[in-house]
Amino acid sequence: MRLEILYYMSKRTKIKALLESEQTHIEVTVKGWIRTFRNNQFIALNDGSTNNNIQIVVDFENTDPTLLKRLTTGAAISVVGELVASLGKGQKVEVKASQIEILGDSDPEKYPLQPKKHSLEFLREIAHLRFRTNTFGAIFRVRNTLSYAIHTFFQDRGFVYLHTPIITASDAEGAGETFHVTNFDLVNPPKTETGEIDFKQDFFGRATNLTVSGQLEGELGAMALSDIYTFGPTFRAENSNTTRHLAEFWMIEPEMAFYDLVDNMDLAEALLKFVIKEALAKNADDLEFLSQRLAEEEKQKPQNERSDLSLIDKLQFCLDNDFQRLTYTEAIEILKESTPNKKKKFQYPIEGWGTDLQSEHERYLVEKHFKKPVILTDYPKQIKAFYMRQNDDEQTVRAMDILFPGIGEIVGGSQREERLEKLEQRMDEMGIPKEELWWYLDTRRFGACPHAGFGLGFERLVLFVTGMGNIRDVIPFPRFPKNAEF
RNA sequence: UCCUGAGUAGCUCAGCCGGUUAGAGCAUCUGACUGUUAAUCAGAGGGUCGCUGGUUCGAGCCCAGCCUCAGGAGCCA
Repeated sequence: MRLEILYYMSKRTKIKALLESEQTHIEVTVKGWIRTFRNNQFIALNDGSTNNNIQIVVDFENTDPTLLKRLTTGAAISVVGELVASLGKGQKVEVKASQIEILGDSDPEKYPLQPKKHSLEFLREIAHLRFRTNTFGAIFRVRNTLSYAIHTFFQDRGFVYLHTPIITASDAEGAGETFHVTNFDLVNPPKTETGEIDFKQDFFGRATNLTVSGQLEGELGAMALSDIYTFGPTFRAENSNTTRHLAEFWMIEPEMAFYDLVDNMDLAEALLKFVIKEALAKNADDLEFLSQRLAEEEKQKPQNERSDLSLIDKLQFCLDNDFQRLTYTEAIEILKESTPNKKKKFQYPIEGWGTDLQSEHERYLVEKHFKKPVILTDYPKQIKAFYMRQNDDEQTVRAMDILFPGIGEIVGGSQREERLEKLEQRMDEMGIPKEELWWYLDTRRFGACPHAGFGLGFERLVLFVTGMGNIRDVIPFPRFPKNAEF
């Protein structure tokens, strides 16, 4: 990157470019927010372009004292000065300021972010300012890389990015509680003669809600475009209070015609590896910082709970190893024979075939037994959704869940049931109203073909790559029960 | 929603068996120092002890209800 060009285009040079500059003794303009002002002489300035700060050297003896007093943590400033090799240790280059302008003051008595350690809980309460910390700066730059990498991955493979609706009328997908969308006066909504709320008079002429999944619409697209993916917000009104659930989250849902379950797994594994690789390549500084942050945090934990791999090693390990693939039935066998099960260490002992695995079981498989990402397939049909393709054993369906260490389920997908009779039979059994999904069933009536897809929880991916522990810290403004501030 | 724990200065926390004027570190302010890396040294200011009610001569501490937060579970991505 040539600094002159950047300077011309934006009237300032971003700190990332300055720190990478091979040239010195050039005049530069740099703008950003003060992190600390040390020794009445050294400003650590950050503009979010990188995790690293640039050091601004102030000639305090020849600077107006009232200006010096306004160089406080959090203030926005513009600096003109010479980029020089640093005289001190700790940085290669620094800017010898010739002109400093305060763009925005920051009252140090009131500004909540002071140069000290703050807890993640506190920062969550000031989510509007937490971008200005090293940790959150790194997280959101990594999030950006992952987001872009997902598009790159699919675009390179000829997938069509399809915008499925945010507002939907079907409440039939069984993916969880929905948020209602209405124009009614909630105090006095129109009623029918029988006293029920009359949705015929509502904006859409029927009851509507925010989407819980774009999959069904995604399948419609795939039945003509071959390969599509969605990447958009998803809403679940579950009263979930955990480190892995949000009421508003982003999900990637590819849907591929002529794919079977193995193709589906191959694609999901390739996608995860690609985006992790991109993050390692493009956010080395950020991940190094997050890796150290995690190491510090792990020091607080008892020895046996600590991870033996650093964050970066963990990500690299993911790239270097194939995910372990096995069926639900095989997993049950392993769990049955496992030490914690025999020693009755599981809160929910493995009793037999047919029930869903508990978190502790998934963790055992991923973190203790295989020690790598695991793909479980062919679950019992009674614990999975109606649209999954039924196996010949009449007991299981072509489902696959990808389980990651520390996160649990990061991907859930399946080969879809393309046979009309089988699908209708399953919908009847599960009480899914066929009339409402007439358009979905039409794809099985006209040119049905084998196809498959999955849903990847974007925040869970960001959680894994950044090594953070709470999903509320990897989305800018988390929505969860009792919280929609900002 | 359930289980467990927590809520005391701007932040992180201590506060004994219920007893006089509620403490520390960091941050902030003032002064000193001036090539510092979360600078350092000295000093100062800063409190509705989550809210409501109760027990008691007396409550930060005990009891009840509520609110909020964290961790775990369920629901799932």
